[in-house]
Amino acid sequence: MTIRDIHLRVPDSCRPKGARDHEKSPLTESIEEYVEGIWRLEQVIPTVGTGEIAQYMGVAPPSVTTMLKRMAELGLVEHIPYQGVRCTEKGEALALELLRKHRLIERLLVDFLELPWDGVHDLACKLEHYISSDVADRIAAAMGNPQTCPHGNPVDATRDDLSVQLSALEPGDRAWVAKITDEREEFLSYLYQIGLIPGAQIEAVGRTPFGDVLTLKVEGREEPVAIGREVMTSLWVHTGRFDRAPEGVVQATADPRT
Amino acid sequence: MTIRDIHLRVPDSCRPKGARDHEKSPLTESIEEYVEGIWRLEQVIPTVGTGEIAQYMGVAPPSVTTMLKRMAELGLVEHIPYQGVRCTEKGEALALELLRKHRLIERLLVDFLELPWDGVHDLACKLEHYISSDVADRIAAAMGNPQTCPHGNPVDATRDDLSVQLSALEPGDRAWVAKITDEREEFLSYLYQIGLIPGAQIEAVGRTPFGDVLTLKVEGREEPVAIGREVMTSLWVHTGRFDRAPEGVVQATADPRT
DNA sequence: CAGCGATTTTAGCCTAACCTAAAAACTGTT
DNA sequence: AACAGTTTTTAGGTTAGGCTAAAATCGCTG
Ligand SMILES: [Mn+2]
Ligand SMILES: [Mn+2]
Ligand SMILES: [Mn+2]
Ligand SMILES: [Mn+2]
Repeated sequence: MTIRDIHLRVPDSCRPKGARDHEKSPLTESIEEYVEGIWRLEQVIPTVGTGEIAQYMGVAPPSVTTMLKRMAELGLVEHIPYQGVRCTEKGEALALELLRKHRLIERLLVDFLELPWDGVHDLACKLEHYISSDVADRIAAAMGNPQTCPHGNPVDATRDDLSVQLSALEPGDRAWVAKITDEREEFLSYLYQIGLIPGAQIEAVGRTPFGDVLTLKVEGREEPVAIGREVMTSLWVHTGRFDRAPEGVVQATADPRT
Repeated sequence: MTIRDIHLRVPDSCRPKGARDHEKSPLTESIEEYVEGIWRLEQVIPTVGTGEIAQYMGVAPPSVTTMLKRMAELGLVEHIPYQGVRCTEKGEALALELLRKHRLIERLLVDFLELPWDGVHDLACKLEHYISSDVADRIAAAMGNPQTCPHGNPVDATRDDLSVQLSALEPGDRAWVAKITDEREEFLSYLYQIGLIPGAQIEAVGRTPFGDVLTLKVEGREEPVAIGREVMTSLWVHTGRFDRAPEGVVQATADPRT
């Protein structure tokens, strides 16, 4: 009875990085995070450059340049030096799959494990790199095929979405909260506190001259709240002025945790 | 409306390793895996040396030496060069917490997400490093505070356990499967196939002269199965000869997934 | 108690990521 | 068209965690 008979060994998938013989997947967590970030940036700015990526990733610009080279070699992005970068089809597919995993994980964490609505984004951002698509499918099935994350963002990021930014509202408009695109914990905490969660019914009651402050009534709350630019651009709503609720939209509930 | 207003940024906890300014937790996945491995080895062999760890981790011995130095500095192990290594209290506490997370995650994966019983070990081994103790607590609560992983190993590894190796059985003994300590996928697949899962009732019916092959009847199966040394040492059972079932033991079910 | 095989450590190297400082390239203005 | 400011890239360095080859130590046997 020697140690060999015990078959006590770490799984290959958990052997330390750098072990020469098990480099099956060349896609590291870092690379995935870059691809996801680049794709997200593409959705909001016309051309994505080294600088924006550096800011997004919280690293110095030279680190981005190096990484872009690696990613271009892997066929995830096209990079024209000094010009900018764009996801290839392959890169986009990876980004979309990561987004899907991220949002499904958030559902599991909030709805099943009852972790706080405003605190799951960071954990999901980590775990999204370590589950297979099959596991994501199982989460989707177990949670009843949710269409959005707990903050309203779509599991399938290619789906059209007719929501508009809160800043589009005029006094008198009624709408309901569709999604929140800034998922920083402190930001979400604040929104939770004032009741601005997906599904909440709101009514714009007033607006300052240059549109910098919007006053809202939130369903079930007495006091109207004053909304600044920051919330106005990160919070998206559905309003009868433009459309009917698209299918799959989160229905109004007092608490998204239930 | 510049990019700064979007607040699109990767969470600090997901920034790439190596970014100079966010080294809060010096405990890497690698270090955790080593600590866990060393503790596990301590349970089955008298003294743990560089060689055993190298085998367990699937790396070369010099890599272990380097790592042991780092771990000793962190106060996780005591290392006497050329002699061997032992977990400190701090190291043991970390190992036990990792084991707890691992086994709770397996429960979630098998019982809630319905992933295959024999395929979750590797994934749990990865995820165990990325969830906090609070999240582990939430999993425990959501799953009804399970006492063991789906393979029968205790969530609280300090708990005494009166099970014995299958090799202790004599012809005529009846027992039930308590736990399986070798969690390699192929090994578990085989056991699942022949019905040797935690809770299964068995009866030893015969034994070859030197004890190398044990013949068993498994509840609900017609054909007896022949068991070799490998299974005999990795499969532990409870038998009326020694004790009553300790509290918290998995009760017999036909399928541990249900 | 000397010698030899096995184990462990040291020495020196590699890769993925990061960093800072300096050079190069782009862009908009005179 | 030249220059200045900004952005990006190159150059050179660090760290964690691997690796191989060589040196050191251990433990056993003659
Ligand atoms: Mn992520
Ligand atoms: Mn979300
Ligand atoms: Mn692990
Ligand atoms: Mn298990």
